[in-house]
Amino acid sequence: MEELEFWLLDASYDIIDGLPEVQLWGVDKSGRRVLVVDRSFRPYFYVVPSGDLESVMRGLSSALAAYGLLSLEPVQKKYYGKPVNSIKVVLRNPRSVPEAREAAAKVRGVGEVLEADIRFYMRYMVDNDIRPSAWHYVKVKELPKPANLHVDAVYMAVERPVYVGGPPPSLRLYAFDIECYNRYGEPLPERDPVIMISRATKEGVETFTADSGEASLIKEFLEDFWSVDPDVVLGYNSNRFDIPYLLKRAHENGLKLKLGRNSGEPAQSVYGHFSVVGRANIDLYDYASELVGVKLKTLDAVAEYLGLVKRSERVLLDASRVYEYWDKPELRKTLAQYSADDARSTYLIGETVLPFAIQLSEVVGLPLDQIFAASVGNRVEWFLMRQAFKHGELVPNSRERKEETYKGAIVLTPKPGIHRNVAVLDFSSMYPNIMIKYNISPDTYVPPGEEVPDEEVYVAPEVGHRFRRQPPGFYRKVLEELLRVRREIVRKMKELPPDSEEYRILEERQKAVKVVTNAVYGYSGWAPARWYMREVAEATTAWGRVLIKETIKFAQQIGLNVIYGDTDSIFVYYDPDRVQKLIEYVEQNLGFEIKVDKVYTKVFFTEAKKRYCGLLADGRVDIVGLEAVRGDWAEISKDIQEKVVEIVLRDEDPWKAAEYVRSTIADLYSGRIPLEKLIIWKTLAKELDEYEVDAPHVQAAKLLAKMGYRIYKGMKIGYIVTKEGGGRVSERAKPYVLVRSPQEVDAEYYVKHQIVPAALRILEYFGIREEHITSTRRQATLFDFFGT
DNA sequence: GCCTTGAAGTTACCG
DNA sequence: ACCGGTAACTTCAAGGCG
Repeated sequence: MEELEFWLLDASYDIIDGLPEVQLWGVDKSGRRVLVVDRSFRPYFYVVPSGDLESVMRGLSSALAAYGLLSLEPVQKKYYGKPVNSIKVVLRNPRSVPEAREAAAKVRGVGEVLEADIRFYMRYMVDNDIRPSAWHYVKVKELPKPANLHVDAVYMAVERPVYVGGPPPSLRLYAFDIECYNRYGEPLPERDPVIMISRATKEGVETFTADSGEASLIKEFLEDFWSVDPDVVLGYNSNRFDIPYLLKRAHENGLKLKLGRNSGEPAQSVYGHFSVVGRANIDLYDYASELVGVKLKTLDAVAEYLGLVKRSERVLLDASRVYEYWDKPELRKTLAQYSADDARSTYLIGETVLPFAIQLSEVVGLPLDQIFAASVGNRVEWFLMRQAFKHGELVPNSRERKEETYKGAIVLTPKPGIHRNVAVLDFSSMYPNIMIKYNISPDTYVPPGEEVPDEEVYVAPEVGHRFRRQPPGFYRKVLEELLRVRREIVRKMKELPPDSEEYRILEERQKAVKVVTNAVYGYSGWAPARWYMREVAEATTAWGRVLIKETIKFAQQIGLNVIYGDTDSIFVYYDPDRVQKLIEYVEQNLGFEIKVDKVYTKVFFTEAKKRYCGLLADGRVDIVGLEAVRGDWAEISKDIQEKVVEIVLRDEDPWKAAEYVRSTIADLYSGRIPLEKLIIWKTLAKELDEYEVDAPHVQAAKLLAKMGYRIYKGMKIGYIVTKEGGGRVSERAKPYVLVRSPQEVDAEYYVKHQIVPAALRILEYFGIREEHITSTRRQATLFDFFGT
């Protein structure tokens, strides 16, 4: 018997002689890649009887005999906080769980079948507090290594592994990107070969080409892949494109795309991702889709945004013309460099983001390869499921529900104009703290019919929902734990030098804990959630509204002028003494923490809510909600608005800004604005045929579809409004790739509907009107005057 | 038949 | 595929006017 410490990279299971074997793939302390198997765990689910326990046991016993029933064990659990006698149904094989679940549900006296939809390796990890992306200690016996398993050693767990924590080991990263022949439009894997594959590792970038045929390219790639034997496989849009494409092409060439440490191919798995057994396959596009700072999430834009690869320092080419670069021998080198740059960017993004992914994976409990692929709701849910297990709570089933709406937060109407020296006060974790304070939870909710003494419940304002004060509800326990853990991490960080490895890990960890904490309220009002309850979400926002109103009331009482507020923040003139008084009042009388989040030396509002701009104490310009920070306005309008904001805030000279707008409009009319700055990007939020109105981007997408492009939901459509086509904007909207010259552009549209609105959004307040920025240039006017 | 107006459809933001 | 609140665009049909 030996002792082993390993860092869990991936989990899977297999059936050996009709019995399941959990497989934990990892890295040990000496950097060996290891597999720890555990054959001692069996799949199970719970039955909650509505009738007599004994007779349900008998019924289950006969109904499940055919499904490899191993045991029926009465167990005490809690369901929505109430003790229930339930039956743990243990089976031989995870694959029979779905059928056994159906059979169990039909047994007379069975109320509910619970936790029958939890994947076997997840069940194993939850029950044993084994966490992905974390170190574990385990007593093992070494096993002979089967030929198909590519690890340094295989061990049989003698006991269950124990979570121990610690910094992650050094992992081998392998980023890759493929290029496909696309002479006939979108490359089709049935038709078009892969022509290049680039990969980037710590060692550098390499590009393989199909000069000697596609089969040899794929073989070369496989050989390289195995020579690196990576722990983390990185791609950009790889789950939707590169991997399925490569798989298909490998098969067309009679090859197997053996990438897994179990010699298996990538397999379609949960949340639309491909799993590569024994490794973490991460599609960084999933991460990028959550990056709010980048609007158009191309690989090069994301790499630049993260400060990794400047677009000016890499090869960029029109992806639809990849085939030309392949067909023309003199251009192949450029294509190779493009491909290499993509792989390198992917590698660098992966390297940058991995520390956060690792922490989120450990905190939430989802394997590293699933953590970005899973939605926010699913991440919260997996965290909750682990917590439920710890508290002996049964996990409610997911089910379809109709969506119910409810009232949300309050947004104040701002006081228009430039305000000086303004402090923004924010409630710290407002919703989590409300849920904790009033014990808001599905298991503490008291439905209208139920009689409970008034002093035993909290009653939500406006909506009247009641929640028991005691015992602590599930959400309260979970949120208190999350807040406690985060405080603890932040406390530890303060004792460390900010440039230390440990500090950086903790920084990522506190971020991970924070995102989970902040998502719990939203989760509670998400109809598909297992722990959904409209009343919970509704009561939370109701208390939030009262809280912010009371805060505003007191602020005004002590003479603090409230300029604006949204949900959990208020903007006031920064009078430090009064602000301090307000902070103390909120803490002592309302029981919540409020902090000065930022201070604007100047902040500008129009009448509109959720849109403003300001100058921060450090000199930075902050733009919130306005066109300049939106992804669906042409770059030209955003640039102009940004400039206008800067001039108005820094120089306080709106007429100077107006002059700037006027000169840029002149540039547009004379064709001096590059076409890229005129592209308007909009997401196709539905399938093309589901649209009721032909909006400009829908029309543009239809044109693309006609040309043979694959159009899909979620796609960003970039269009330019041209002169030719008809009266409606949509009739003149052309996919940007079809617009070749500034002559085609409808400059008037851009002036009237893009530049003027964006500029006037700010300038109108100062008395500047459309004619002031669109009239002919001053020189021309003077010329006209003297010339006639 | 043309123009105005407001509702509906649509997207992306804020916190 | 976490929530509701919000602004702002374009389309589209109804209504007013002549």
